[in-house]
Amino acid sequence: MTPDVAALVAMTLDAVIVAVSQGRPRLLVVDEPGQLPALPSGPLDVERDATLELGLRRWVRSRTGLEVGYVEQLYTFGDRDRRPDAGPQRQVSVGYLALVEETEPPLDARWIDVYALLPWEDQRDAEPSPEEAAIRAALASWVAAGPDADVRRERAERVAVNFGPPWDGIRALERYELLYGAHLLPEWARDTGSPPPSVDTGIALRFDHRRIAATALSRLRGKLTYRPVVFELLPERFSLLELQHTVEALAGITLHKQNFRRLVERSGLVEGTGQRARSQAGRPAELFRFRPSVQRERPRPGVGVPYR
Amino acid sequence: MTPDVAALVAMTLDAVIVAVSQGRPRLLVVDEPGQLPALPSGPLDVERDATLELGLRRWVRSRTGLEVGYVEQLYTFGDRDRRPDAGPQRQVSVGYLALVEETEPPLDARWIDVYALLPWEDQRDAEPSPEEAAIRAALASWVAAGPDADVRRERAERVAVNFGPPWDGIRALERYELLYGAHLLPEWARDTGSPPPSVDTGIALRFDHRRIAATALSRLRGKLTYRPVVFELLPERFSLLELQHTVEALAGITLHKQNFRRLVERSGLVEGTGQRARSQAGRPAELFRFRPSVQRERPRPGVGVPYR
DNA sequence: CTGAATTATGCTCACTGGGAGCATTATAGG
DNA sequence: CCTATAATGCTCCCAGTGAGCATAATTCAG
Repeated sequence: MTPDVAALVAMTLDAVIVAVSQGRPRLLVVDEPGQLPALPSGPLDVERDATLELGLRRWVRSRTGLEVGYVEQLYTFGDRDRRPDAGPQRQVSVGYLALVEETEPPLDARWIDVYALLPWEDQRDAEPSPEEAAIRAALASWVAAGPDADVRRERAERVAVNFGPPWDGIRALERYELLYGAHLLPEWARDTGSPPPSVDTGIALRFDHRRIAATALSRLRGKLTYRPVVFELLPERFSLLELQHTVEALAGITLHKQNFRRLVERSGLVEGTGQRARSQAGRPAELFRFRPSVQRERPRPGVGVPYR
Repeated sequence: MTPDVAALVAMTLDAVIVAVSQGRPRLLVVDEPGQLPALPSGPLDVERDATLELGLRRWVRSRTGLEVGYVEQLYTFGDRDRRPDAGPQRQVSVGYLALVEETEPPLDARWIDVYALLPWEDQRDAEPSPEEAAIRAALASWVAAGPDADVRRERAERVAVNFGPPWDGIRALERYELLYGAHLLPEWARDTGSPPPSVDTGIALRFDHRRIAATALSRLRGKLTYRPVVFELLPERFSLLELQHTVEALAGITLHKQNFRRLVERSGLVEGTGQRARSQAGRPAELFRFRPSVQRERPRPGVGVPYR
């Protein structure tokens, strides 16, 4: 039972590099003529890279000039059909999540709105967007089109659990997979050679990269609640409203302003600097900074997002 | 920036197969003469296994006869030195967590107490065990032995955060890595050719398998709080005390009995069956069963473990 | 200079969920 | 019948959190 045999596979490291600006979460994609956008992706240098993460950092630096701060391994994708273009060799991708303060779009790459990829994940508006309404309608048809009562019940169940209420932001990946399984995504059509679906489900990426992006969003939303990762996306000093907008952008929901302030101040997550923000309209806000020692005081310091 | 190059690596699938019996969490290991125990590990069948998870299920079934229920990908380990025995080819392991009801130890394998591997992770006793006390003392020496004040402060910080109070069960992996970095584990000695440490830090496994086990424990403890995974480890019907003991075994802490009952009943996680447990001493307990529809009602149904 | 608009900040009130412990019930074994 | 043991029921208290009102400190239009 010991690994007398190991499979030889082709491995790449794919990065979901996330930033938040103007209240929108964004991720880095690269374009190639005549192709869908793709996540930045690079090889491991088997000789030089002592660890996978170092390999990721190395090629992200060399190809985009970005020095990423927070990096976390996401998931390893190795389905047989994930790269139908690539012949019989199994193509394995180790996906990583990286967080950066937004900078100029680096070489060859551009920032793209996460909710342009996954429009149904933005629940910040009271009313669902037209796209989301259409997707929900298409899901309802899919439920109704089940061949028998059992299948219909099971489909209804899955839609109810994943699309709420209550809305669970962390289920982003499951929602993506449900839409795939309901044949509502162009990726499904591409993978099976079927005609494309009629609903608009946002911008698709190449290969399974949109799925990787959904994985990243799920993970990031989860992490938010128990580790102080938001601060990786913010400048050293920020107002509480900037912090709140960043959290809201990632979580995809809106929060109560006064309560957010109370939560974040009383939890010891931040401390005031005495400085004031350059004021535009209204009372100028105090600038805060992250308070790292919170990690000594509270076991799981995060911004408790009330997914209801 | 697209993967024009992918690295060729040797990949295995390693499984942390967990069960709970007699109030102790256990995992499956395999022995080979003259070697430390190892996690069961097998290759991907590049042609037949459509997905990595199916590959794992296939070889676990064929080698151990176990049909695992819940399976979840844990992490991908690809450090250069993780398999110093294996030559220049990079050895990548995709670790999986699998949960089963405990059965007879299957072919060639045996169950081993998780806390025999990670003794400091069991915080159920009011008093720390002798091993744990020794480990804490060794950590204190390591802090004090830092070359300068900055290093000592940073070490003290890490020890304080990870070994509490407050105790955070989810930091099992970080604690393992801290002990490794403090040169208190035989794995470190083995990897660096140093003399073995003098403290007893529990049973080591081959390669980086104890680290993979620590990863599994961290993940499982986290999952417990927001997904109803405990029930994968229990029979169809169980008393609330059995449920509580299973949770406690995994979480490594004890819980207040009446409050646990209240939590688990009021949350809709279980429902009574009207049946009574075969009684030994004391009032016979009612048998409960998992109530799957809880997932439709509550976004993140789990057993909220109060790591303080 | 004044008032409206805008944003930050302070505070209260009600509710809920969880921590702790006391009380009662149902069984086995003598 | 009495005691030990475990299950179950219930209360009290407190911290956290959802909701909203009130006040402070600015900018900007007139």
